[in-house]
Amino acid sequence: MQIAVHSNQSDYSPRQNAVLDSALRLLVDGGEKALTTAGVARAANCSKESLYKWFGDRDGLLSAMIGFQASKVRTFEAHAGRLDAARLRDLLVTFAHDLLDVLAGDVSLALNRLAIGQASRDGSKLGHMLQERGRSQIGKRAGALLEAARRARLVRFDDADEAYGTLYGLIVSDLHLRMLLGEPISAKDRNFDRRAEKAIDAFLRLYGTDENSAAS
Amino acid sequence: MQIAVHSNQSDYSPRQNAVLDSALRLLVDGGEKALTTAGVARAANCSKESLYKWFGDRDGLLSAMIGFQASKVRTFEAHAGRLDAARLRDLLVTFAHDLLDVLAGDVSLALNRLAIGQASRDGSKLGHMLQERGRSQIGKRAGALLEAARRARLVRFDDADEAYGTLYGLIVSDLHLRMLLGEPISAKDRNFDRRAEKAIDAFLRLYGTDENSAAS
DNA sequence: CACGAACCGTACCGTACGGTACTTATCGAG
DNA sequence: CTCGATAAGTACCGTACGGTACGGTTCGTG
Repeated sequence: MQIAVHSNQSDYSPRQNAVLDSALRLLVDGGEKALTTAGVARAANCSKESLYKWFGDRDGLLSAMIGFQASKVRTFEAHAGRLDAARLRDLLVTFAHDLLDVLAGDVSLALNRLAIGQASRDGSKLGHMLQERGRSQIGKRAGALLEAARRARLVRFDDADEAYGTLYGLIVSDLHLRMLLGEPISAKDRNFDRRAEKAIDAFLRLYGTDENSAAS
Repeated sequence: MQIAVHSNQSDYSPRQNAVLDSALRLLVDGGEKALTTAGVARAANCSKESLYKWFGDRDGLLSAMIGFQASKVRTFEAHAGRLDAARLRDLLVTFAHDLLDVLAGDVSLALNRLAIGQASRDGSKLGHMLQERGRSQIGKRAGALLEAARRARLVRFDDADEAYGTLYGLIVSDLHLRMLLGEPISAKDRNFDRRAEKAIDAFLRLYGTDENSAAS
């Protein structure tokens, strides 16, 4: 655990990281409109000139913010021991819960809103970054888990991507979109424990090889 | 078919509808940044003063655009005849395909991007409108279908919302989000026929009462 | 024809933002 | 102590946008 993965580490100095932190807070609180260069400079007690020196322009700042946030959300890779049906279920439920926690995080929501808002202008550069550094990372974790489960003959599927897509859909459904749209989420939908278990239950009923793995 | 549902009809004159059409085209082509009042006026050959007289302000224009688009996407309610397993499957597959078509439409994508981008500023007013006039309409159609299927003892579930959530997740997965982010969608993911069938297949395996309904 | 309503085109105003330049202050190296 | 680098703070510039005002034109109505 706590593997020294420097691949997606932030490439900036502590001071610059602090600035990025302020910028993220600003974005979370006020949306993209509040994220002005003057506002960031004021919130971070730095000069606009430094912002431009460090990040080039506003888009550079946005990219740096995404990279910085991605470097903070580290994906745990605790994956030791042999897989049996019960353990697989536990790991999947944990994955589902982690996924929901990440997607529901206010910083994640704010950055996704930002990237979606800019998707039409910048050729979806920010969208690619988010996808590459965010979903794709957590997707690898699920993919590895699913592969291990298949090798252990606990699940059966032909196309790993398709299986992961099903897993994702069962877990998230349209909750992410509704959160992105700012809809108030009901208490029931906020119950990630139950949601994760329900989703994994359904997933194992679809893909599990052993009826025990789907027993409630 | 073609029922005269005036409930979600557009409340504007033909001329104003034409203006809204131009505005939607502008939004689709250039994103929110391109949707300036001057730009809309120029594209629609009308004056800015008329825009403000008709729609109040920029937000009023955005709301009107959403209402206008919702009034165009009419949900077919062809639901006659008795349900059997095969017909239910057909109807569900059709629903899934329609849902994917709607979500993948460029106008829908542009409006969703717009609403998501404004979610932090305006108290998600636009998000609510989209949700109310869009998803909730198509959700009713699916809900009615699922209820009918349950009465016909073709499917079994306790919570209709939960069943619909599962159905939605199986159909859409994260495809909508990826499209919103501007990610290029692979040819495989664009194969809505196959995707719809796979999703309904899985759904019926989860909720169907008869094994025949899940037979491939 | 005369009148008024609706509306187009354009000019205009205030403001806010991205980006740049300049001045001042801190601080480590020689 | 001096020098140079880094960066804060501020003032500034150009532009673009939301919103308003006004002159001119069309068109329906009496």
